[in-house]
Amino acid sequence: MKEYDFHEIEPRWQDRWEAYKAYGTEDTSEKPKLYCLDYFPYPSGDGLHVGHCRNYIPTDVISRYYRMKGYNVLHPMGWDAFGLPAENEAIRLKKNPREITQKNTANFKRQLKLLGTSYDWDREINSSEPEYYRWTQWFFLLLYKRGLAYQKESEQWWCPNCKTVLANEQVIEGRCWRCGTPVEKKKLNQWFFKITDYADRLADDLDTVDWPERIKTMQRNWIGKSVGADVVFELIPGRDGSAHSVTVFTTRLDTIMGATFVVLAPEHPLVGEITTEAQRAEVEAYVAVSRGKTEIDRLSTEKEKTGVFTGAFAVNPYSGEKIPVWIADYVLMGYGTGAIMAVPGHDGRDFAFAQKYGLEIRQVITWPQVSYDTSAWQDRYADRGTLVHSGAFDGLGSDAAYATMVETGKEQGFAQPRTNYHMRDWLISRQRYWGAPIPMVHCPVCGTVPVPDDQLPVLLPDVDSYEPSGTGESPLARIKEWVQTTCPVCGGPATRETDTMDGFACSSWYELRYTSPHLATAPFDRKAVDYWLPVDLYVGGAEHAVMHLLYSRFWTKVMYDAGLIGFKEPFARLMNQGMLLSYDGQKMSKSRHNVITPDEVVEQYGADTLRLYELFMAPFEQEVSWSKEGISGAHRFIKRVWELAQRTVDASRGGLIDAPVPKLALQINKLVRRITEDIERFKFNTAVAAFMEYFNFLSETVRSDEGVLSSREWQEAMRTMLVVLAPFAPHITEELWKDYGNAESIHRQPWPSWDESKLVESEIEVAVQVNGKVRGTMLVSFDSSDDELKASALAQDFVRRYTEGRIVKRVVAIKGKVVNIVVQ
RNA sequence: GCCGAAGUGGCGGAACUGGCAGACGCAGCAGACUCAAAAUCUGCCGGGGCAACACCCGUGUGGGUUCAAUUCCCUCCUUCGGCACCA
Repeated sequence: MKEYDFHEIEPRWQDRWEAYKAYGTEDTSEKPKLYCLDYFPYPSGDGLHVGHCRNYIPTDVISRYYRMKGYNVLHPMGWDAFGLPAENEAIRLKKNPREITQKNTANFKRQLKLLGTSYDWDREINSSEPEYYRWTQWFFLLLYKRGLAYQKESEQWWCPNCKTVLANEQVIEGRCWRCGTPVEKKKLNQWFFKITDYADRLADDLDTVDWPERIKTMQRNWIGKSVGADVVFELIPGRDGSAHSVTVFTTRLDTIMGATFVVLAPEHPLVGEITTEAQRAEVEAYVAVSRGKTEIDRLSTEKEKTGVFTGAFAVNPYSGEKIPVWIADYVLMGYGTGAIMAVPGHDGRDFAFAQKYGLEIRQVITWPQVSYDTSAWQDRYADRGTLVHSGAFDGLGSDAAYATMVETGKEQGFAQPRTNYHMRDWLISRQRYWGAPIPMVHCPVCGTVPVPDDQLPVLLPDVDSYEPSGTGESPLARIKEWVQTTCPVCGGPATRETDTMDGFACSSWYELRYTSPHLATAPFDRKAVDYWLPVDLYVGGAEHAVMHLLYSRFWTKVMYDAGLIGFKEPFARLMNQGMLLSYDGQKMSKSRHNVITPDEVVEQYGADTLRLYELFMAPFEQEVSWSKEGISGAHRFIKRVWELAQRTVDASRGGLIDAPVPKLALQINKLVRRITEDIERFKFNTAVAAFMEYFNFLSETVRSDEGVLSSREWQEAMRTMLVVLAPFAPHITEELWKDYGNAESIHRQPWPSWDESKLVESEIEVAVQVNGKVRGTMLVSFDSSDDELKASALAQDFVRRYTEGRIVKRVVAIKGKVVNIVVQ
């Protein structure tokens, strides 16, 4: 018998598939289409580990399955190649990041091929190539022209390790999302995308996509819509007679009669102007301390609120009451107006603050059967209720009071309805070299002007040194000959914008590029996009829930508004694979020395075994640990398939016979149905189990009668099994298919259907319960009626034991499942 | 604190829409083959109990609904993930 030599078989078929472009996509087709996409991978120098394969293997199974089902499948791959790690490695090795990136992408591609994946490599893209980033820049200009890109000087998150700013989404618990370094604040002039303009649509359209509820919730929370009002408080003029006012944002205007002080964020621009001389030293010291705190410090001081009185007083526009103005770092400059009216009677944070500093706590809302106690906070004090101590508004409900107050405020010009979002605008500038240059020019005469479309791309200059300065200035700023340019408007001397774009810009439109990856005249071909998009199935880890997935949804909506595309959501269905931990239960990482690479596993067991094992180990979406022993089960199975299939080939040489094989028709039809259903439900683990069960059945059958191997029915069933196994284990099935004498690839075989009539067994086993406890089973005809079931159940010896001398109160029969006898 | 997901053998997990809990695999034990080992094959494999059978217990906890609950409802506990002074 021929040996199972996966070292020889797998590379041979991989080369052949590549040479024959076996998995090419048709540009147009009568077939139904399926766009199956993996997250845009960043080609890191470490290469792939087996955890990454948990993404690529299932999408490959899906793609292969749908091709066999007669779909035109787009299953592409490319590289999100701009980014810090390549740049940092390049600096360390004193090389160009372009070289590093080329080396890394080649390695990724080699590893993906090693797994037997079926990507259409003719559509490979690379976001760091000018043919690609030219269009990323083009989109920047599109946003600019639509008023969605602007420059603003402000305090921003700064990662001192990466030496660049970060967007809000990219700071996780006060640390840089990429390297984990605590972030700092830096005041810089930066480019932003106005994603907040789309906040409502980004929240609402989540209802239209088939995504995990978890991800949708995270996005909704991140967007964080809150409806309220801006209210203007005039300040009592200081000695210099200057007139100031402060605007606060509140969602609880109904509680304004309980506002006993106003709080400004320490960074609030008014702080310096309104602070009285007596308070100045104290206020300045406080501002200095809170500026010096990292975000982590601020979070950790959560329990104890601190603040300082400014000496200034504000006037409640609804009551004319004079209340003190404080500063405190529990008020954030970045949200709302950076100032609040404090209602300690009905807000837990204000309550804690007021208690600490002896400020008045006043009840202005009542609820039936709730007594109010100013010495201890209760969460229900924040509930809506009926107004008291609120003058003319007394007796109104919260909602009615709110509406009346907004009206009054609007008429008199001191209040305005307003909606705020937790989400901030997307900070897009980066002070690093390895990214797409922002295509803008600063002209002393014309101001900041866009580079005309026909002058794109603004090429990233090739230079020797591009180490980040750390000053908040991009390394490109040091390249004088690149910075010096002419103004596209007046032709005079001008300078280029030196910041590059956040890498998330590149991945905000890449799914469109795959439809027409080599088009030189536009970012994508509208016809191709209309045909392929939206992506039918998008698969990746959950870590990009509010970064990439929010950004690309935003760009899609901008494109839709610009009339470039006809859909509003890029990814119709999203699936997150569970994380694969190492054998020690820890995340795989170089520093923990627990990384398992596909290279070593393929060397030891072959790609088909690796694929089967990764699919089998746990449900797709669930986290699971790698098991060094567990993979041997998958390998044993693969070897059993080989052995039995080879024996079947050998048996066919002696001529075939027409003898029926007991239960085979039932089993093979059951197998086809289970595999089909499991793939469509993403239940790869039970699909693999079904193959194993089927093989256990075959082994037993052969053991009892070797003769079945030469029967036509067995031979046919073996072929069908190989066909449905092909998406899971593409190499071994291709090899066996060839050994069966087929010239065409197994991966071009049509997906088999199953015969429902073959799934019916003539005799089935039914459990018999007495008082809900199983006491035995009985064999009955599959079409027995309820009455027949009841009668034969009552006739069983093991039932009589329980019924004798007792009253049978009730008998419940469930066809094909169970009979339950209830006795007294 | 808030939001979300999940708790099933020694381990990974299975169980359609309430109908025989533990499929499939790993590990373990026993046996076959072998001088031996590996590989392979066969059998056993939740706990208690018994000579054996019967039987009892068992899906995080406690309760409920039902002829019947891993599945539905309520309570609590634990773990993981997300957000975290958002006014």
